[in-house]
Amino acid sequence: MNSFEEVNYFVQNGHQDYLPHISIDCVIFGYQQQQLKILLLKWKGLNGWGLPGGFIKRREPLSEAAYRILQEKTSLNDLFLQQFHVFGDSPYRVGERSTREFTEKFGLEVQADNWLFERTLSIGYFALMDHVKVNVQTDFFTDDYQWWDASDVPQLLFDQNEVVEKALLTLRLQIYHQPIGYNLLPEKFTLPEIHTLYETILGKELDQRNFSKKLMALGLIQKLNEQRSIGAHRSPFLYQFEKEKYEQALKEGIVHTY
Amino acid sequence: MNSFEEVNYFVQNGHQDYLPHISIDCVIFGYQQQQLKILLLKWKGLNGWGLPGGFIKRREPLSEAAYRILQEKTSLNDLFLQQFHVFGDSPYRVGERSTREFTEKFGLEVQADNWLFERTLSIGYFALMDHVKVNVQTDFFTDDYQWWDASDVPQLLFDQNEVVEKALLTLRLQIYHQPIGYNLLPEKFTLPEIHTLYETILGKELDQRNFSKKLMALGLIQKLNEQRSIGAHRSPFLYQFEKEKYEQALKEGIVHTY
DNA sequence: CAGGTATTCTGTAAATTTTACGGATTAAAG
DNA sequence: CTTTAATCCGTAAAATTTACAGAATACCTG
Repeated sequence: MNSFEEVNYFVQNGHQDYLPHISIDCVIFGYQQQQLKILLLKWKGLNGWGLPGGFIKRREPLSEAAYRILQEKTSLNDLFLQQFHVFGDSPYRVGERSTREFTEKFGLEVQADNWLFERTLSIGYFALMDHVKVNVQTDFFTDDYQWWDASDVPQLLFDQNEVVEKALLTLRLQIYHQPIGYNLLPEKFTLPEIHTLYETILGKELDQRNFSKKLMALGLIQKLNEQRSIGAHRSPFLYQFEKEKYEQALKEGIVHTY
Repeated sequence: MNSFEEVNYFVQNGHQDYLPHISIDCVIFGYQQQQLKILLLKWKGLNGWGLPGGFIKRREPLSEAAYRILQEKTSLNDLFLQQFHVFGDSPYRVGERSTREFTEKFGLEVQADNWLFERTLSIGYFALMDHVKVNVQTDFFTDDYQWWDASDVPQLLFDQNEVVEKALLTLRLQIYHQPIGYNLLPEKFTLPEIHTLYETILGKELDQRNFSKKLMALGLIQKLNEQRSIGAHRSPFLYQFEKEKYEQALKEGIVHTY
């Protein structure tokens, strides 16, 4: 949705195609330079950062909507995506953007009763993805994107900081019950890489020997007969996830401590 | 909401006061005769059972809406209540009730475009309560209620069986991270009682000695200097929760296995 | 009132899991 | 060849979890 006509139609008549009062916000986690990152979009004119998001089509299953929105923003579809919370405790969530400001910034005439300015609950989803595979798409309302350090997210629009906080908490809790990494790491990775990933997500040190022992004992990863060259040091072996075991662990859950 | 006038106003004009397209469904767990129970309401005329639920007022924070709805149905307000999932994968969730049938059963004239018959997502909450404290209120649409065995819930309206399933799963997962029992047991309870409660929720046997050892070690419960008389057998001692420890565990979480 | 019955209650040893910890190996650079 | 910085590997101690049985109690019955 990029042309003025498309956008104008969406603003004026979107409520015919989309459910009003409900939006989807996506917290997209990536992993880069040993840092957990979150993808944010910059609102044109507003000079503020926000989460990628969108609305649900009237005849579209909720989960499909989330996938579609994510696909639109990242051009990715093979990913881990999970609903985690509904936010709607501040009844005037959207009130901050005044209609006048909206008109000035975007050149779109909107009335005070425009559907986009009504109260909107937001369903939070979080996604994990290998950031190098992501091809971020901005749209009419946004003109920039950036991967922000998860522990250093700027002030966001509306109550989205709360959304990010909750996503992080959920991710950290989840890591104790489900394997995580398949969508955040390249297909082949080294022990130090996955080790650092877990340390990063959990925000604490994990004994490297015990960690890999555990991972191997669970049968989640498999050692390959290849090594990566990392310059002036011993070459680490490459590993890959055991797809079947991984899927099984996703479904059935695991109990561990790392 | 019980009089015909009130209800008619709600049906015809409710969208002015409530957010359309979004409802709240409550899975209310109780504990009775060593069984985990779920509170269901019987729809008048429809001869079908469903979850207590309601809509969110336009200016009402989401969490307040959930509490209000629960309060309306059970007359209780001191309880454990938690959002757990949004359901909306079948776009025609409400389509099953035809407007004609609705008119016949309830004597309310509704047009096909009535707000209640539009697609509605449902936010699932689950609550835990001591069933003896509950004073169930039926309303215009429902004329009966019953506590059903959690493992033996009848076919419900719409996709509510899925909602119940997910609530149970969430409860079972949660019990590993949070103390549960405060809202399901009377203030003073015996070891065998709480033991059976946990066995019931988890659906498996727990060694009684190890279980109480663990509970005591966590400092969650406190032995009282009173006993309950249970007839022809040894009188069990009464216990109560350590409120502070319990609250703390609720916030910070616990890691255990029981 | 003595014996029977059904329930509560308590401790310890074995098995398992988690934790702690250091030194040998390797790849390239100097 | 030496140095440097990183990977890799195993074992012993500590902590936790599991398994398990018998004594005590309260009322009922004969």
